[in-house]
Amino acid sequence: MSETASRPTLEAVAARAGVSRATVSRVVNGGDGVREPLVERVRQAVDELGYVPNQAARSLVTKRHDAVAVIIAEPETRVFADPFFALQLRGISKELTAHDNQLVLLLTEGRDDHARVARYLAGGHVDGALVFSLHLDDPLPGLIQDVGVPTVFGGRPGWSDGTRDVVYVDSDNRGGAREAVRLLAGLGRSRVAHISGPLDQTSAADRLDGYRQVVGDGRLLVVESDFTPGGGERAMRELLDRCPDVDAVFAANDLMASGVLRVLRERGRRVPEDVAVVGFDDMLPVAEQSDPPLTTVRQDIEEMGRIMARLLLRRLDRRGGGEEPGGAVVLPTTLVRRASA
Amino acid sequence: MSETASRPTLEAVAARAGVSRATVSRVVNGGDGVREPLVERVRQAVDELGYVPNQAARSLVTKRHDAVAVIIAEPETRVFADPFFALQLRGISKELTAHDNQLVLLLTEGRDDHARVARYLAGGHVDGALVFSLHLDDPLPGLIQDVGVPTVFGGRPGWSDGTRDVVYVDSDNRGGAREAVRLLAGLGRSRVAHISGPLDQTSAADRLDGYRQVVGDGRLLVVESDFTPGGGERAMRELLDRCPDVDAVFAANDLMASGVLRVLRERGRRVPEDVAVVGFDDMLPVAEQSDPPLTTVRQDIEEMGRIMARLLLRRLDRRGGGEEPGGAVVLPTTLVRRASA
DNA sequence: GTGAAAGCGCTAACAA
DNA sequence: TTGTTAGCGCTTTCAC
Repeated sequence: MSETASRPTLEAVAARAGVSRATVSRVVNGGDGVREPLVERVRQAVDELGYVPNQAARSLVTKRHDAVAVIIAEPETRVFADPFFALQLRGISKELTAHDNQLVLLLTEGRDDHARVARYLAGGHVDGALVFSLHLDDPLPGLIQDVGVPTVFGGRPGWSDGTRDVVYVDSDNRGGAREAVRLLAGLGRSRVAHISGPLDQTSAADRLDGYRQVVGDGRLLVVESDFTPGGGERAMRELLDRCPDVDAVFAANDLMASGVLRVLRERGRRVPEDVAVVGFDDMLPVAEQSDPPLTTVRQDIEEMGRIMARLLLRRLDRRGGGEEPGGAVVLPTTLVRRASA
Repeated sequence: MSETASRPTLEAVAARAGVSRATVSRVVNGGDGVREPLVERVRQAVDELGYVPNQAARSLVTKRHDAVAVIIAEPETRVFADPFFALQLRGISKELTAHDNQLVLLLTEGRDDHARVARYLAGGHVDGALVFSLHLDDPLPGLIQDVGVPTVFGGRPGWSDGTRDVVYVDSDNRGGAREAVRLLAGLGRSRVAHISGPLDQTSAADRLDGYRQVVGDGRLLVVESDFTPGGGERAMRELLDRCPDVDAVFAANDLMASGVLRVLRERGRRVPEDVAVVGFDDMLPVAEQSDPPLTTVRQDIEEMGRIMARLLLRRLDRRGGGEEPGGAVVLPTTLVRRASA
């Protein structure tokens, strides 16, 4: 509509306020070192003209963009379709917004997109990146690290074994899993099985780890599955066949737990009387609506997002200031008791 | 890491290739009108130096940003947490990526954010906007329209009654609803009820409309609900109390339909023998996993996103070319037969 | 405390 | 076809 009438520039504001461009610039950027009456005059001119700074011009000289890329590698469709990323994005968005940063979303669909993402980051469009690396063998995190853009990872990257100084935020998957299994053990269950997610994802591997830490070596009972309800069903059937006296199941997420519940009902086993079930995530629509409602390990997804953003912004602020912190933030999980265990 | 060694500029590439900056610029932007050997030399210099154009500098002169804002108004938490937006975002992302455009995500949490969004758009950071307006009385769409940024809406905006020339993409909610209800009628059901979503959302209103078009005026049986499983349960209970001989239910989405199924089971009604149930969305994790699996109306969410982006990009290309198309694209829905009807 | 002037890296007339 | 030149709108020394 008003595309033709191009927007007012600093120049225009300066003219209107009867000052120099430099002064307007100072006022617009906080007003330090400008005398009050002038500040006022400039502010008024800005308002009257509806002046908004041109970010491109500003970036050209400051080399800052006040923008952060969020990169989500999405090998599988379902990963993105679950509420997980939505919540995380929300946390990130809130934090970035509060600090006047923009969120540039980059979704990748596989190797073809890697080059594109690397090029984008190398292009210096953004000041930093928030990256979700789901799989152990994903080359993307490495690529990004190489570009040299300040980065914070969501979830422990598979290769983050102390060597490189990665910064990441993760839930306490091990601790949560331990808590879940301990609850089951405390309930007097003696055959506690675990249905894990794909073990090439660190979250799945870490939960399995937590299970192992509690269950004695001789009593390990594990089926690897895929984080889907259908996968949970298949795993539960296998479990029942392999070990009919199983009396407790810790599923690595709520979706699989819902499949477990279904199979148990179909096989006539009562929950929790015959078999106690615990999930992971506390994904409300699933956990609360299942029958019976699911006892599960809650992780605060939105908070994870918020903290990732906060960490990154802090790094960006410190830029040039030397000290690069590095290291991980691991958020606590909480056990939510419902009817299934 | 390599933050200190600032990236090579056009100048550097020109020097290395022994040509002028203008020539490099031409090559970088497609290479039209530059003789082959020169093109080759420039390309090589670009590669050797790892040159990537500075987008800020480019935008400053072209006034294009190759970036599009996606604005999601999110009054309710659950709206964003369902897979809907994730899928839509994916469609949008794919299309934008294919045309070298960036996706800037703006999540709003209420009135406070409106000003911020308006300012951002007015700031000319992006070439256009994709907006999801969920509620009839949402002031955001109007604000955005006023800013004068080319915009495409996702879902029919509540105020789009022919007057303003809005562009939007929507599913054929009315048609899909009609098809659902016709199926039920064709099955010989005589008391077909409808559980609607919040009627201040056009999708809910349009589905109700479709139901109305098929069911005779005297036989209308409607309960307004909220698109959640719990809401579906409450609505179904009310329906059963109000009209015990109800023999079919068309729920405005799958989530509510899952609640309906639960209540029916609890009340000892068989599905579909006693009561047939049809949902809307074909949200796989819900529709396929419910018991019995849900007959539902499928809408292609990802495709909606893709088309929104395509429409916007087309408008942007045509900019200055005069003709502003305007108008709506309504995508067909398909009935997916499963066991519940 | 304020203004003048020099670019930031690029594109787009215009000349050659 | 290629090069020269003039900005795009802003920040930031550096004088005053």
